[in-house]
Amino acid sequence: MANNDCRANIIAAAIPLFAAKGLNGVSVRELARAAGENLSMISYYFGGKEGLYAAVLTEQFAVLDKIEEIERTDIDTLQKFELYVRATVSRYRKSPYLLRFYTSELTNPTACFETITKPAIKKVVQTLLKAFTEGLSHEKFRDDLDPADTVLALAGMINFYFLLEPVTADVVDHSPDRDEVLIRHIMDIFTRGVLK
Amino acid sequence: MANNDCRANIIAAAIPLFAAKGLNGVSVRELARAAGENLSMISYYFGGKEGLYAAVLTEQFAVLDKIEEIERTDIDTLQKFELYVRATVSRYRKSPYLLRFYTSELTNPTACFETITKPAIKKVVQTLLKAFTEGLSHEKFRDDLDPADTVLALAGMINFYFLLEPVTADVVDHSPDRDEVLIRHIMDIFTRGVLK
DNA sequence: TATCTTAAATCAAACGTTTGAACAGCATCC
DNA sequence: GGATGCTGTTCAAACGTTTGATTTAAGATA
Repeated sequence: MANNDCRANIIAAAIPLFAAKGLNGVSVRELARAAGENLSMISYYFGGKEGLYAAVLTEQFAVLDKIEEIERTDIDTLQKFELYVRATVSRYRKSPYLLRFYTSELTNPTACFETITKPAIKKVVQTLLKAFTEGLSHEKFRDDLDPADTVLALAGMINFYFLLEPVTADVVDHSPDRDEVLIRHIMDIFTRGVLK
Repeated sequence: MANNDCRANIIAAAIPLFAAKGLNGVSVRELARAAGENLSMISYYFGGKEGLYAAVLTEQFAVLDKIEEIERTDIDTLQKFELYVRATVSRYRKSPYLLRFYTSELTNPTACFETITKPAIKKVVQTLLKAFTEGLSHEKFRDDLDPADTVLALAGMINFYFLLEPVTADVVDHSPDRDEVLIRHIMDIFTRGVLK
């Protein structure tokens, strides 16, 4: 019953619920019950269920903005890609629901897709593209590779690993202890693929 | 009028609707209206909305069973992986909603996940794993690579390309004309990564 | 006759949203 | 200082609508 805990409580409770069941899979009553707050607080603070979903999505995707730092960092181009992979893994570890919102919006887009999801993902892709063309101009990378295909391949390797966790959990060890091995593994394949 | 058109009509209309909005995003009334069939037919033929969803999912994932052919084919191990990539692209071209069901079930699993989705995907992963260990025994592949990480990386490259289409459509040409280039590109990176 | 299809009606349950009353804290004013 | 109005917050209750499912009775098909 504390003062403005209410708003934060609702968001905190909504994150795992929306992540697991999607926007249409959760009812406002379920959200309110999980938050331990009154039903009408959702309309009061967020203007309704969709507003709450938008707030959750914005909060989740806020971390993606840090990708810009890669552009400003003065390191070897190839290391920028490693930095991206590392940042991606670390993001998924810190906010374990991010990938769910990410792919859920991609496959079953809501009203938030154009305004929140698409710009957030696009910024990541464009940052990677910029890094690749930089590597090209330094004549470090093969010039017969399509830039977009290449960076999407890298992004696919790391993201798909986490996306398939529900299926591969009993075949692959997904514990954070193995993250370093995974990162080196992916960077190994990628490096051999793009270097001259 | 015609005999079993009704059942087929309902399934055909349900595929794009379920794919776009998910199980909870569509109502039985919307499904019946889109199929041009009576509301009661959904309960009659499928026992309800979830039964229809299960039928749609089963039909969509039926194509994935063809992956087994890769094991029986007597070709070079590396070509088996190319066959997989080709088959994946061709599948997504022929049934453009498959990937949606695929990832929607991964991120927002329904009751069908354990019974339908998980076994279907698992079979693909295990087939790829078998092909990799085969390549290992022939001493064609590097033996310092983790088999699971490697095949997941390949699957990630090709699947993520299609998954991100809604975001990258204005940056990347996703037309089937470019499929051959994409396949060669991914196989190029993969080959350099795994060969001794 | 037996199977299939239709339209309409009905059901309880759940849906998202709104309401009006209550309550706190905090200025303001006589 | 005590009454007053104001603002932001919380609440239980109810709003009207839609949900998925079922049933009915009539018609079509083969």
